[in-house]
Amino acid sequence: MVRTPCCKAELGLKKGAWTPEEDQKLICYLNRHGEGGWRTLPEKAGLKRCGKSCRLRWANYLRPDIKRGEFTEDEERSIISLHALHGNKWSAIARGLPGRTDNEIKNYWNTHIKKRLIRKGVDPVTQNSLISGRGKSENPPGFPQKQKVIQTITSDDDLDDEKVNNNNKKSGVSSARFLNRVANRFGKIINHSVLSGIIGSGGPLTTTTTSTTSVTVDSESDKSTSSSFTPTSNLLCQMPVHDNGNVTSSSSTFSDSSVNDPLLMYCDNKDNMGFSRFLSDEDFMMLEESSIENTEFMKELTRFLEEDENDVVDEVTPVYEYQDIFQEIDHYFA
DNA sequence: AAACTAGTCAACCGCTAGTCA
DNA sequence: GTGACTAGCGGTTGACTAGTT
Repeated sequence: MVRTPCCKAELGLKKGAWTPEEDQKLICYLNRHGEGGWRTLPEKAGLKRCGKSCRLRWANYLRPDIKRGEFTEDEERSIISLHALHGNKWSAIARGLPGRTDNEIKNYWNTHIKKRLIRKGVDPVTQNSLISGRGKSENPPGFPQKQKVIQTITSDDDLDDEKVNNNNKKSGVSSARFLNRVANRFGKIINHSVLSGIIGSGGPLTTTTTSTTSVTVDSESDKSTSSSFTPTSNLLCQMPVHDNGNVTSSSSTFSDSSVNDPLLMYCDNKDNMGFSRFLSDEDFMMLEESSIENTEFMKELTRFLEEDENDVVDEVTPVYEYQDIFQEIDHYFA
């Protein structure tokens, strides 16, 4: 197939920075006729630009819904989380940050975040530790350094490396880490309501002062699922309390106040049982109906929680005392 | 004050996927 | 099925600015 050039090779097509007059022409035309027809637009709008250039100018700078100015801390955290999930899929990342363009995010990543990663000893491409021996042993198969990186970078930026490292060690199975792991591991395949439900239930774990709110489960399809679905937390909250009806929290990992948390109870269980064991048939059917991947999700989550269970924790704080930390995450899904 | 360097970011380029005749 | 065309994406470039020597 012979590809025709994007722009006619005629002389006179302008390149480089746009003038206010050109911007005005483009805005006027698009306000009147709407987007589309980029190839013929320049001629109709009286611009000596190629259509591609017009589209880019509009998409990146002239669109009325574009947010300008510096990135907020939350936006930065979102970028990092989404980048961990999508890699250099800037458009996908941009979808998670309303008002920001892929180009802007890409630039911000390359000029700010990437440098910070390197400064903190993290490979910006693989997001593995650049410091030998720091990455491998800490991460279970299929769950690489990335998640820790997210936490490291999204923690207080001014923390020195030592402090950051200490936090990583200390936080152990923090709530944010747990959520990061779950979100990034399953974000692509599960009904976001499921995750929100888990978030809503508080999760099994602990949190620290430097925890992030950056967990961002993505993809439009994830958001499109039914509102009638009962979140996992609700289902779990309805489930019977352990086999013998006694709820105990024998593990030193969890605080006493954790006993009412279904996921915690699950984690506390040493029998390696799956999630389905905690659900009534009806509830489980609801789960299955709500997401095609739910069964697989539950298996994975089961395995996942087992991994977390093996982690060492120095400090314990009941998760549901930090509900507000997760509200933003839920808000993201709203 | 001039030259140089580094950082930033708007814009461009090349490519691909999707659509339609 | 094929080819032309369009829109969009990600990587790269280069102009501009600020800081340093």
